Amino acid sequence: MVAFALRKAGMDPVHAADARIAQSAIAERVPDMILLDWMLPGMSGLEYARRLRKEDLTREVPIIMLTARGEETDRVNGLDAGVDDYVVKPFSARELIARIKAVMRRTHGDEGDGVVELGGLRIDGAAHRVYAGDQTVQIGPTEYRLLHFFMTHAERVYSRSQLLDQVWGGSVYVEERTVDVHIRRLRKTLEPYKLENLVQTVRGAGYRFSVTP
Amino acid sequence: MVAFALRKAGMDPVHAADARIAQSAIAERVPDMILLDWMLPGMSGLEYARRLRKEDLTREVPIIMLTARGEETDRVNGLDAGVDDYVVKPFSARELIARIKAVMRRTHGDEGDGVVELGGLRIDGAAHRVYAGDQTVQIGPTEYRLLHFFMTHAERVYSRSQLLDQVWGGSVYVEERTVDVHIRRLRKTLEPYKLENLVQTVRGAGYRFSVTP
DNA sequence: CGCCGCTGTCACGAAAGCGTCGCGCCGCGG
DNA sequence: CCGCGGCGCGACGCTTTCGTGACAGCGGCG
Repeated sequence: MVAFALRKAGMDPVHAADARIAQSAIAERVPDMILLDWMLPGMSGLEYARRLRKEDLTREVPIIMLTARGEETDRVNGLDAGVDDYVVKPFSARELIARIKAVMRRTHGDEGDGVVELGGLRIDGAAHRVYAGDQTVQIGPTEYRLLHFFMTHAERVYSRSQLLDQVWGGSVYVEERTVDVHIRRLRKTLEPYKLENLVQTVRGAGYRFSVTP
Repeated sequence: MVAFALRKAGMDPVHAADARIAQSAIAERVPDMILLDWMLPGMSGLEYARRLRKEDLTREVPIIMLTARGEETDRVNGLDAGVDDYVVKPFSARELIARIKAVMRRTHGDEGDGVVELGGLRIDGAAHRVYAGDQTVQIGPTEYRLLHFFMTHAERVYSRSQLLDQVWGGSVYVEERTVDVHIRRLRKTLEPYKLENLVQTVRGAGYRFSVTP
């Protein structure tokens, strides 16, 4: 019924009966967003959401969960798991579509593929790899995302809040100072290549990636 | 109860019992965001949200609505009215605060961007950077704001109290003479570039940023 | 089950700004 | 020429902000 409504709204839904089927469908083509029922055969929808957030392929894909009444109290857990929004059953087709559009609007930013080169640093989005000159840089997942965001948005200050929104995702709640730590870790990984001053702190404002010191 | 929770989270809530009281409170000081109950005495919260969206003063202020269960079906109307998010009662303080922060992060984006160039000085709001010719100028946060204000309001005298209002913000009380000190500091940072006479003293009136000495 | 990489949070210390004070100079009116 | 208010400026505590090491939790993997 939901699929029918979405199709009527000009979307192209793919239906999966359980997590396993969903996985193979995603492997075939990564969707623009995922509509996930709270209750799944075999595992909880929340658990599956966490798994989707962990895998590189689906990390950026927004998730809307369908919950029945009385399950809302667990919502915080869902927000922690990186779920972008909720729709509570029973819902109208109109409401669902409005929510989907809102989430798409919010998250449909930039692509992770492509190659960016800047300041002696090269990042290959498709290969998920970073090069300093001709040697590859060993880097963790979060630092990678942070660096990638910085390199695609260079010469511009971002507050800790904005970085949390852009790099961590809009619906995960961590301390702002956590950004500092990852900045530090990013600088540390760039240090062997003498590139740590690409990441600059702007006192009272946030951080900036810039070629000029 | 909500106000208490917010205050504990370091926020500064102002409570209003109905739309009329809210209006006068807003007239006094425009809030950073508005938490709006679905049901209001006299008019629906939704209706009031629409009104807030229509007035210039509150158009940019994000709104979060508090709804009870069973009202979710009308949610679509809320999204249409320009409401930024919903919190469904009952909610935990943590959830509410998380939502507020998320909305603030999302909407509190742009301000003071753009590039201004004047008198051999260039200020890049996005990068939060100041250039004198082609070299970058090292500058502190307050001096930056002061300079930014001056460059966007050049050739005009501002009294100390006006500068305090515009640069420091209307809700902090500091000595007027403090302005002198920051003017001095601003001049000092411009001195190496021989640009210190852009900031001029108007005896008995205040200060002025001007290209002509 | 233990090891390991990664993450988020905390606590501590250093550094940078910030606001205030006080002194002295300067311009202006008497 | 003198007095006085206005302003420049160096100095000094105090607060805020940031860097950084440490640590516990959590999965993943052997």
